Amino acid sequence: MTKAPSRRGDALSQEKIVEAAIAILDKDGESALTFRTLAKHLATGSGAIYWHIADKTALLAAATDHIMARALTGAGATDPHATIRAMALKIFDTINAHPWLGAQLSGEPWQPAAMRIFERMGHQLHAPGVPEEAQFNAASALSNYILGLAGQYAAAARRLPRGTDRVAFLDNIAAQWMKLDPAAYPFMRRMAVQLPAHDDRVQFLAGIDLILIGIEAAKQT
Amino acid sequence: MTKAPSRRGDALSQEKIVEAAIAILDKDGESALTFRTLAKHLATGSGAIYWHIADKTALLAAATDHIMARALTGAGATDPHATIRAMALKIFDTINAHPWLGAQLSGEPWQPAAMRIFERMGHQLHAPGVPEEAQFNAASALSNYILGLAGQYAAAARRLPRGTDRVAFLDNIAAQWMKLDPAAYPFMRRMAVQLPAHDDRVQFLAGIDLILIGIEAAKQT
DNA sequence: ACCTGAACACCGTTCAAGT
DNA sequence: ACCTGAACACCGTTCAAGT
Repeated sequence: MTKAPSRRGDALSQEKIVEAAIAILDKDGESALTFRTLAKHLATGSGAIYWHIADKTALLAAATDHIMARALTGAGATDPHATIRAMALKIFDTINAHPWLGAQLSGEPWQPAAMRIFERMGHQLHAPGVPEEAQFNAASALSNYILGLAGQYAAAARRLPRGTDRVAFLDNIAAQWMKLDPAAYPFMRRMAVQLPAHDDRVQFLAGIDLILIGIEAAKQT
Repeated sequence: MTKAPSRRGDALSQEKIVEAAIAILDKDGESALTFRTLAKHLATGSGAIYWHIADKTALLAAATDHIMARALTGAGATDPHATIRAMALKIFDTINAHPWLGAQLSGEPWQPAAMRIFERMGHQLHAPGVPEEAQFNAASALSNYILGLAGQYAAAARRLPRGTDRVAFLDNIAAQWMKLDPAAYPFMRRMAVQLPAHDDRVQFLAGIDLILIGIEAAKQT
């Protein structure tokens, strides 16, 4: 937490390590982030990194938090539901820009980045009439849903070779769905038709809206 | 897909490898599953396993599918929503019994096990009045939510050392939440009071219900 | 206090060699 | 066709040694 001031501007620091890690992750994906390559990028020895950061888990958590903290600042609308929708979309876009974030968020829900999401969602749900338990449940539902999407996205990014055409990619998946056993997978075969034209972002938001509608309806009871 | 019939009952097979893998995963967790330990359990060489299964990813997927296929058979109630709730709880309980499933489901949503969940959810949503797009969105929302929970659970299992008392564990987390900065985390600090007494399973089902209510309400529009 | 880089203890995967 | 197990190419992490 405390930072010793360093004389030389080119000295190693948590900040610099995290930024280099993000650069590698963004460019070549999660599997490319190695203490050896990271050390090379920073022109230092691999052991030096351990003086500034505990281990790889901490490094990934710091990188995730570094980006999510920026993504979640501001973005406040007037009414709570609009704010929740705006935040959800912001998270979606951020994961889209940094696909490796998906695995981090869904796989380590107790790191600060995920906690921030939970807090912000819950904060918007804090209305006079709503019992605490309902708030807890609603915030959990929204977080689970968003973190679930994060996982899906991470998997998609892993699957999608860099630079592949998105439309071709979806066509490909739709074709695979069509090859499924009609008796066992009627629903997915029906949805395969819609898949290539569907918009992930819109569908994601539709899910948020379902939950928000549910929250609203539950209040009336 | 095709299996060559083997003479000797003690011969290696996909089935036997998968079952041994599940035994290791259940007993000692994901990090304990190694081709070396697996080979030792099966009294064979580590290379032999590759004759029956492509790689570790395929092994984990096969193990996940092996358990989820059993978990999802039957379990049909009369009306769709009751069936969805029953399925969701069944999935919850299965992940609870095999925590390593969580990481698999949330991290690899295109493996057969996750597709099965999506299919079954969608199948229940297939009602005359509902447009295809709404069905797609609803099934996605439910799947995302369930897979999101799976990730949370996997993380919890990783965090919870084997044999730790559950109540003490939740107390511990609540205490950590209370240590958060009151200005930045008011919601989580408020929820910390509820955390030790709260029931994961009930809360999970409450989220499913929010989505189901949302789906129902959206139909009326 | 901070950095170096060889060394350690692992991995998943391959493959020549066996039966 | 199936199995063996040494070997390969990696990892994250540690630590004596430097400055």
